[in-house]
Order: sequence, then C-alpha cells, then structure tokens
Amino acid sequence: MPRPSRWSEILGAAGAEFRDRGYDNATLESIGARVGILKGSIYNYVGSKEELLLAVVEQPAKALLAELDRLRDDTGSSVAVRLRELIRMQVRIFSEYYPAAFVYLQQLGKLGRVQSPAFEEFREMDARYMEAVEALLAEGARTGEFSLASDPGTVARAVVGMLDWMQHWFTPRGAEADRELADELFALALGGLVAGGGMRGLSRSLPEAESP
Amino acid sequence: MPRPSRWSEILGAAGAEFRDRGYDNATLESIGARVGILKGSIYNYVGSKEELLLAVVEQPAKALLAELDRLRDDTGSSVAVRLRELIRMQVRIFSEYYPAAFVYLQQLGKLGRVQSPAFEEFREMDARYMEAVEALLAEGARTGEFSLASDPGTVARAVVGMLDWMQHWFTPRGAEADRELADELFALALGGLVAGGGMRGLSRSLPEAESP
Amino acid sequence: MPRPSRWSEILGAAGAEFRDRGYDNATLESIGARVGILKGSIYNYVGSKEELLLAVVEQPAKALLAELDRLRDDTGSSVAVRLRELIRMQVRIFSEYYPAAFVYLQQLGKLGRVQSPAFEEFREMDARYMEAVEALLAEGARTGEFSLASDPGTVARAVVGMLDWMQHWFTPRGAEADRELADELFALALGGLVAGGGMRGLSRSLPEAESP
Amino acid sequence: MPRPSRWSEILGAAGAEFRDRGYDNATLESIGARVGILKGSIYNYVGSKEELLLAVVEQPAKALLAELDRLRDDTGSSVAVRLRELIRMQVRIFSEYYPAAFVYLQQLGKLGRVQSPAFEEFREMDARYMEAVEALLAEGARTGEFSLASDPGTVARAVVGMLDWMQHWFTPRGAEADRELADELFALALGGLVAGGGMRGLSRSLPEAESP
DNA sequence: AATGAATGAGGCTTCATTCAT
DNA sequence: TATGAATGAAGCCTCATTCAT
Repeated sequence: MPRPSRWSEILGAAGAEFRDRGYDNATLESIGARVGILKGSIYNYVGSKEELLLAVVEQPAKALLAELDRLRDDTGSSVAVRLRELIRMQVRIFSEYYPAAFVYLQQLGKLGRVQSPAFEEFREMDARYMEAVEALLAEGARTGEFSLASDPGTVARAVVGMLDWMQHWFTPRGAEADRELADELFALALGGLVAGGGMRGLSRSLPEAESP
Repeated sequence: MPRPSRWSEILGAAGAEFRDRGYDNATLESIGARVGILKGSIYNYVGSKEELLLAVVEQPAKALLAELDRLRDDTGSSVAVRLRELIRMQVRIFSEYYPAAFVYLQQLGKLGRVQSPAFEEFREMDARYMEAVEALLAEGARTGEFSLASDPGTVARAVVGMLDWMQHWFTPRGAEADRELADELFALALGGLVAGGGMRGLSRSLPEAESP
Repeated sequence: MPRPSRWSEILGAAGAEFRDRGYDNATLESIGARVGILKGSIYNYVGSKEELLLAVVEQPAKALLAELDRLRDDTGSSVAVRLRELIRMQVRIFSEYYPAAFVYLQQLGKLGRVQSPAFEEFREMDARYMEAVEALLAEGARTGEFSLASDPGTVARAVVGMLDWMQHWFTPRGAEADRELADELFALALGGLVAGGGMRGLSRSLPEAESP
Repeated sequence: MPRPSRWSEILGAAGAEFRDRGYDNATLESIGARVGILKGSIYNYVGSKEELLLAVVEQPAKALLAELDRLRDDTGSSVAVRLRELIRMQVRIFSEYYPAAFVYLQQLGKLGRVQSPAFEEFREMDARYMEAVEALLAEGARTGEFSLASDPGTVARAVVGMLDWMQHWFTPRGAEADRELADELFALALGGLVAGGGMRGLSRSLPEAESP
C-alpha cells in the first residue's frame, strides 16, 4: 500500500462513497470522480475494490483493536469503568474515523454471507471484539458487579447491537457531545430503562480510568 | 401479484436468497434455480426485482404493523408490560416469518442510502415503528415507570438497535426458547447490566397483557 | 386463417397497435390486452406475429390490388382521369381500411431491409403497384397528356412518395372531405405548384371514370 | 461525447446498421462487431443506444438546419429559386451525410409514436423544417408565383413527402447526377405532370441563388 | 501517475413462442 | 378457446479489471 500524493484523498473518497451508497453499490468510477481521476487510475494505488475496502477500514480497525488491548491490560479499574471506557472508545472511533468506521460496521453485517478471503480479517477483528465484550461482562458477573439477564454471550450481542446499530442514526457532533452520548448509552446499558437515569449520575461519579 | 402454484415457492426462494447473499448480490437466476425455473419466468409473478423484494417483505411488515396497532390500543396494561409485548412480538415475527423478516431488517439499513420509490414503503413502516417505541418510552418516563438515561428518541434508537441487530446472530429455535430469549432481552432493557438478572425474575411475575 | 368470434376483434386490435407503436414495438401482450385475452391465446388464431401482420394487411392490400386491376382494364378514360381515380382510390382505401392500410404503408419502408419470406408478399404487391403507376405515367407521356420532368420510374416514385407519406399526417375525415383532399393532391400532381390551383378547377370538370 | 480514434468508426458503423436494419432492430453487438469491439465498449462513447442514434443524426440535422437558416435569410431570390435551393440542399445532404441523413428520415416516421425525450429534438427539427417549407409556399402564393392546389400546410406535407420518401429509393450517385435529380424533382413540384417537362428547361434558366 | 480505451462477465428485463390443462 | 406458466433467446447496460501510452 503505497502512499503517494492522492492516496489519502482516494481513501477518503472511497470511505464517503461506501458510506453513502454501500460497498456493493459504490463504483470505482464514482470514487474516482470525487478525486478527479478516472477509475482505471485507482489501480495505481490498490489491486482491487476489495483491497480498497480493507484499506479504508484498516485505520479504524487498528485503532479499535489497539484500544481493546489497552482495556484488557487495564486491570486497575472496575468492570463498569472499563465498560464505560469501551463505549466511549467506540463512539470516539466512530467520530474520529468517520466515515471509515461506519463502513467497517456496515460490512460487519455481511460476515455471515461472504466468504471472500479478505473478509477473514473482518471476521477475526469482530471475533476479538466480541470476545472482549463478552469477557468483560462475564467478569462483571463473576465479581458481582453485574447481574446478567442472560448468558454473557447473548448479553454481549445485545449490547454490541445497540452500539453497532448506531451507524444508522449517529452523526458526529463534536468531542463533547459525543462523549456525553457515550455516557448516556453506558448509563442505559448499566441501569436499563428503570434505573438508566440514575446510572447517568453514577456514570459521572465513577472514577476515570487510568490514562495510558 | 397472482398467487399460483409456484408463487409461494418463489417467495420462499427469494427470501432465502436475499438473506444469504443480500438483496444486491442475489440474482434472479439463482432464485429461479432454487425453484427450478429460469430467471425470465419470475416475471410472470412480479414486474421487477424490487417488486419481488417488496413481496417478500410484505407479510412480516404487515404482521408487525398489525401488532403495533394492537399494542397501541392496549391501554389496559402497564408500559413495561407493553414493552415486553413489543419485544416478544418482534422476536416472534423474526421467527415466524423467517427469513422474510430478516430481509426486512436487512433492508432497513439502507434507508438512508436509497431513494427508490419502493423504499418509501420501508421508510414509512420504519418511521411508524420508531414512533411507537419512542412514544412508549416517553409514556414510561412520564408515568415514572422509567427513568431514561437520555431523551426518548435516543433511548428508542438504542433499544431498537439491540433488537434489529439480532438479524446478525439470531436463529429461530422454537416458540419456547424464542419467548425465553425475548424475555431476557426485555429484562436487560429494563434493568440493564446491573439489575438485568433481577428484572428477569420480575419479567416472569409481570401480569400478561390482555389477549386480543 | 380461421374466422372465429374474436378473430375480427384481434385483427382490429393488432392493426391499432401496429399503427400506434409500430410493428416492432407492438407486443402480442398489448394486442391481447385490447381484446381482453392473454398473449398466448392469440396463437389460437395465427401461427406467428408476422402472420398476424400479414392478416391485418391482407384486406387493404387485396382491395388495392383489385382496384388496380379495375384501373388497368379501364381503357375508356383518359390517363388523367385514371390517375385521379388512382389517387382517390388510395385515399379511400386509407380511410376505409384504417388503420390496416396505414400499417401496410408503414411496413413498406422495410422492404429493402427485411428478407423474411412473409415480406415477399409485400414486395410483390408493392412492385405491382409501382408498375401500375409507372405504366400510367409512361402512357401519359406517350399520348402527350403528360410532360414528365424525369423518367417515368423516378416520377412514379416521387408521386407515390407524396401519397405514401400521408401515413404520417393523414387522418380520415369522412368520405366527402377525403375525396376533396384526394382531388387536391391530384391537382397538385397534375399542375404542380404553379398551375396546381388551376388544375383544381380542371379536376372538377374532368369527366368521371365509368363506374364499374 | 468524446471524439477519440474509434469514435468516427463507431458513428459510421451505427449509421450503416441503423440504415440497414432500422434503429429498433439494430443491436449494439452488431454495431460493435463492425468496428471490431464488444458491445460494452460502445458505452465508453455514449450513454445509451438512443444517444448513439442522436449522435449519428446530429451532423446531417445540423447541416440541414444551417442551410434552412441560410435560405430564410436569402431575401434576394425568388420563391422558386429558393424552393429549388431547398430541394437541392436536401438531396445534397442525403448524399453527403449518407447514411446518417437516411437514418434521420427513417426516424421521422416515428414522431407520432414515440415520446422519448430524445425524440423531442427530432420533433423540433422537423417542425422547423415543415414551417420553413410551408412559409415558402405561402409566400409564393401571396406573391402570385404559385397557385396552390390546397392550403399551404397540405401542399407542404405533400412536397415534403415526395422528398422524405426518397429514403426508400434514393442512392447517392455523385454530385452531378444528384443535382440533376434534384432539379428534376423541383421541376415536377413546380410544373406537375403536365408541365413538369417544361419546367425542367425553366429550372435551368432560373438564376442561381446568390452564394453565401 | 494518469488516461483512454477495451474487455468480459454478468445482471435485469422483454418477448415471441410453446404447451398442458 | 382460453389460461397460466414456462422457455429461450436476445438485448441493453454496468462495472471491475487490464493495459498500452
């Protein structure tokens, strides 16, 4: 993956196009048009459309996995604090790597349907993510912090669904507002509809995780 | 839309194909092949691929909206009971109209991207659904049953995300098990991670909604 | 060519459809729809779309050839009177066999392009027609009644073009008006732009051909 | 509409194909085959088959309208001279832009049947042409040069029919012969069958229009 | 690095035609 | 006679991909 002048522009254009029309409906021609080059020229940068998708998604995916490692190594914080951190992290990555991160989530929906070798990467990343969430919830159940309504796997999928579905309604509104939204979602996850409002205050009083 | 012999087979094949490969990647040829007819023959039943999608999705969509009406008219039950009903209903429809209902949810993800006139129907149905959920949550907040972590709209989107994301991991396992899963999700929504397990018991003790 | 109950309706519908959309663009389905039957049912009456075209065109073509014979045998009238008769005849057939006669002319344009065996009939009929006109003009030149601006073949094609092109602007308006139009065209053919108006009076004073 | 190397070849091939088989029956595949490329490659030059038709017809149409403007501005010549010029012009364009000009006339026959937006252009061009001819005839009638056998509109349609029908029998035979043919048709139009031969001599003695 | 042009595969759609009922 | 359903052949158009320049 060379990084000549236009490379980042192409990445951005591809991300925007994938977000707007979906990977399948996006065409190399329209991506090229956004940058002012012809579709054929894109092959000076990538070997295929799928590779382009991977390249678009690479940055947010790496960032996500890096944060995941950080969280796993953060043994000093409570489970709740770490979950809050995870949710904040996901929202932050949504925002920071927008629209690339959205494209990533968009493609997640195809994991069960596509067997292309390139999708192996998606599958692995998603598996690592799900494991991390599930492990966190299981730990919370073990320590008594959480009282899960179902097995950790199912609860993990429900919580992740809430977060991943954001691709359909979320638009970045700035670090401040995004962080607030993340904390609201955390409060909802923690306390549900009945105590969610209460957890919201709690969320603020929770100690912050030790910064890396 | 005639309903001769092969029509239901075609509907089924289309539903399965759309689920497996996604609407965009599904081809009329492979749908026809599942039924043992040629792609052209499908046009004896529908006027276009999009019409076929609509036909596939029609049944679950109508069922969903009908249940929605039923819920709206159920003024005798508490908000929590009605929410439980809504979640049970969605899981039930998932199950009963599988895979058509999954295709419906699959397409929901494109609402922001596609402007085809056929998608207007999707948009309207989804809008009605979101309004119903939001109204239910708002009512719960008003009556004091709920304590929302954010504005009703945001909470509604989060809860619906949890439910709609099920398309990526849920597979029908029979009325009994599905109903149990629905109640677990309800408990999670109600009590969150902290009290979810407790709410699970509560869920069982809640009075059932008056049957229609 | 059987003549059961619906046969004439089908003929009429086909004629109208061919006129409105052209033979190539007309579909058996839309023809059937005009009569209230399905496209497949048409094959109870004809063996192919081309046969249907031929059947539509048969009546006006036969009528035209019959009148042509009559004209050829009319040795008692002057050339001009016979030409007037020919033009009146063509306009009358346009009118009477509308739209079938128009379809006939419409198809004439394809004579050079299509080699289908069915088109042989068209070719023969057209050849007979052209020969008749050309012979009439040649006779006029020989007798001194006409003074042709070019060889009889070319003049014949020019005159016939004027008549056949009518398919693009003519609509039947009743026997009276149609006959008047025919006489105006005759006057134009006879006297041209310079003396056409004068010939118009002449046309009225010409003796009528002996009726058959 | 780019004009690279193969573009003119494609235009020519399309023109020939349209002429030989008619627009509806011509296929992009056979057009491509004439040039030695695949049907899909044609879309590097035009966006649709209809656009290709328009491109084919553009040159003769523009030439025709340009000459029409020239004629309209030629106030120094008599009506007859200008009509002769018009007929010569049409034959010349037939010849020079063969077969594109023929395709143009071929499509004229569909004006009443097709409502495609592309055909609007045809309709406008044809309307301008008809108006020009009609105006010329009306002027001739007003000045006394002509004595029309019918209203100018009808006479115009008859004359134009004679000219447009040429597509079915005319083949270019060289500037000299074509010009002669044009003058014969002019003589026929002017003097009709009776005095056409006389007008033929007149035609030669008429002053030529002032060259532009 | 970019262009222009071409490929090739495939997809949706149309339609004349056939045939069992 | 008419229907319903299917066929098969084609046609238009799209697009990822390739390649010489």
